[in-house]
Amino acid sequence: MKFESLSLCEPLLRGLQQAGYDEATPIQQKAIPQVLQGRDLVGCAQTGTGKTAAFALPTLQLLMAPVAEPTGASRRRQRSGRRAIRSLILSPTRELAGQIAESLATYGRFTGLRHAVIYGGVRQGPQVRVLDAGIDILVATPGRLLDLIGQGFVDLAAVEILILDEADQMLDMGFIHDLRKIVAHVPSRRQTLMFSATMPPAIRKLAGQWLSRPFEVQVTPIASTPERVSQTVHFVQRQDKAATLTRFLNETRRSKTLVFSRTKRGADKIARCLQRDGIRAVAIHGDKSQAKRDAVIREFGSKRPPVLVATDLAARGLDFTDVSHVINYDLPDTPEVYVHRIGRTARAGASGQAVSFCDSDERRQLRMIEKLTGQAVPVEKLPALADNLRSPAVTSETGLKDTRKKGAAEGGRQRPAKHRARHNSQSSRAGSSNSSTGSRRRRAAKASRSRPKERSGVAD
DNA sequence: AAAAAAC
Repeated sequence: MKFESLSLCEPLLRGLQQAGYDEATPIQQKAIPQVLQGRDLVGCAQTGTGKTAAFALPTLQLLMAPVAEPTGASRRRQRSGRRAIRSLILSPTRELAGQIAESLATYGRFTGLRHAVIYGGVRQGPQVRVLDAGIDILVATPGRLLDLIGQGFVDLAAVEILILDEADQMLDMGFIHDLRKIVAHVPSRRQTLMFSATMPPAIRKLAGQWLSRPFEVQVTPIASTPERVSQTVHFVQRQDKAATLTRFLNETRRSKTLVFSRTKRGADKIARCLQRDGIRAVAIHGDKSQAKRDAVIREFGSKRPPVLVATDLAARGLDFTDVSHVINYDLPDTPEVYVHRIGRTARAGASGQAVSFCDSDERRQLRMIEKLTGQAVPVEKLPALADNLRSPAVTSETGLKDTRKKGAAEGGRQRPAKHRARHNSQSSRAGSSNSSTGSRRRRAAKASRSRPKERSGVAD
């Protein structure tokens, strides 16, 4: 179905056309008419299927529509002589907020509507100036928004449409307190939209209090993964993960590669290991300055992108083009995160590979992932790490070709012997060795860091 | 227990 048949107005169609978009995805086909009718909505669809446009397009259109009878909002706008914020879009990360704002700029180019994006880590002055100039749509992360509300720079009293992107995360424990405070500033008579690829039942139930008679769009079973991601799991001992990663990267034909770490310290460490092994790599996580984060994201989008090692900061929503491999160096503790992580590849119809390292302490996480996605993750052994008596590598069930270069282990870069993998065919069984050096080093590193404590009053 | 998110 084409965008033309969704009764979108001419300026939006022009914006879409100029951006090269023509066909509406299933989530867009189903959500847009409902949003245009003013209904609350919960939209669940697989990663990379255009959820942002599914809320951005109808929101822009609703805000453009001339109002016959002046509403409170438009009266307020007339009286003050400037625009009021009529739609608020909340995002769990700064980078995703920025990306949503970019989409609004693209689709809304010919609408005459204005938007702004606000988040922490950058000077607030420029943000305040844009707010003062008057905007129709505000994209924000919770912390900075509350900060600016508190300082009296943001008035949400005219908000007509509230949108939670990555809604299940916004409603989860880390964000729910801030979210409640924010929603208290938004009129209760409003339209509320929630979008995510995952929506755990408990969270969905919680969401009910902010929704009235919501229309539910479920394009595919909740938490289903894109068919075009071929998934495999490698059983590996924890102490062999770094060597395994280096070898995998050296022996795999790949384009952009994203490696996920469970911790910030781990992300730094993995990036350092890769650099030491001669692989260009950069890390991104919440302890880096925003300037650094921006630079890293830019680099990853460049012609010669380094391997990006990230925390779950980059798990959701970010639309990197041409990611061929997502590697779960650590398995996430919540299975939903797995679905989002591997969704950074195989976007907009492309294909991709997701490779997960699973050590003996991560079997439970793997089981949870398989339960959530309703499919077993095929086990694959890395030939380079197994002894030479082992049978050849299993080809994934999707029939995708094994792209590893044969014999690359011998020809490729080798790390010093002490780092070399000690793997044999037994290594896929649960290992019992538990390295205490790792945790000791971690504690030492923690002690030497002298960062200010978490903000007060939110200790759990 | 960790990550994200304000100064």
